[in-house]
Amino acid sequence: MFSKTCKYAINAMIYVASLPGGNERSGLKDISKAINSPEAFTAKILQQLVKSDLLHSMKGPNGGFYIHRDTHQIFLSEIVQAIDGDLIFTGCALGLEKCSEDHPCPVHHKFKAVRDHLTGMLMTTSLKDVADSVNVGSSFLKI
Amino acid sequence: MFSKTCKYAINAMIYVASLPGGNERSGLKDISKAINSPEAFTAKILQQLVKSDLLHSMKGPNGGFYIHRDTHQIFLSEIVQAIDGDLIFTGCALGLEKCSEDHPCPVHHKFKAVRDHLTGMLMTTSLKDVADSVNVGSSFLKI
DNA sequence: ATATTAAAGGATATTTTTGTCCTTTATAAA
DNA sequence: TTTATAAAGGACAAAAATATCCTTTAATAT
Ligand code: FES
Ligand code: FES
Repeated sequence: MFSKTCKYAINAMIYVASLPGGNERSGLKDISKAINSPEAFTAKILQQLVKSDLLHSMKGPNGGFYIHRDTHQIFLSEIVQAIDGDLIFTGCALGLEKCSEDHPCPVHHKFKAVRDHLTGMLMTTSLKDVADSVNVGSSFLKI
Repeated sequence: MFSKTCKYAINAMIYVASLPGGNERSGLKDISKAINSPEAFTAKILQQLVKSDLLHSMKGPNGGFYIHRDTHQIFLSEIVQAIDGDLIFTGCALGLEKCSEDHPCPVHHKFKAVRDHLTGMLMTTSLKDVADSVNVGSSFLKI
């Protein structure tokens, strides 16, 4: 469904969003430990997220990553889009070059419903929603 | 969503199912031309489908691939399962080792709904359904 | 029987994804 | 100002997915 990179990205964003105190920073080591991901690879992903402006960073002692925007207004769809692009939102299930009503693949209509369901879910689920569930202990970021 | 291999597999199965006359055989070349896939790679995929008993084959002149079972009773889910396994039906969206209610990831509940939607769609859409739409010209297998 | 056809199978190549390592740059504390 | 810290960046490595090539096997037609 999502690339492994994208899964790490979502988990990392949720972890940072779940930290107490709005603009607390957390470092690469903390993050990759918290989400159980390879450190060096996670570093690359966090860089991508910073470039996409979903995450911000600070170098030096007490540096780390933090979220600038209100997590209530950051949706999972933005993270997925930043990492995996929008093929998941618009691509053809069977690999046709372009998904369209005019030239649909055999599963287009049924698949579109599912894809739109997924898109809707991602576009309406905020980082705050999911981070809260981690904070109250009703959901988990690893194992 | 599906691996490229799986997309080719679904397309190939649809193409064979769409041939007139129940047990008509069609060869590798026809199939890969019809679905616009690399021939040698498609051969491997067809082999997998034969091993999975979704497709049957005959060597020699006038040989080729054909479907034994009633296409009305073959569902897309079987093809996806045969090629991509069942991670798509049961795997965790965020990569937790195991998707479960007891130890859910932060998107578990919302994702489960989407995943079940997809699963339901695949389990209720038969090869006949989609092959018919190709035959009446209302859907397409390539470009 | 022999030749031809077409799938099966094995080995290998290419590309993409995932992952690591090491150096450089920016920031802050001492 | 020096040192420590932590992210950024570049080069490289490993693994997995995708793709090709060539030989072998089975079936048919001549
Ligand atoms: S054309 Fe295939 S999903 Fe729309
Ligand atoms: S635990 Fe992640 S989808 Fe169920």
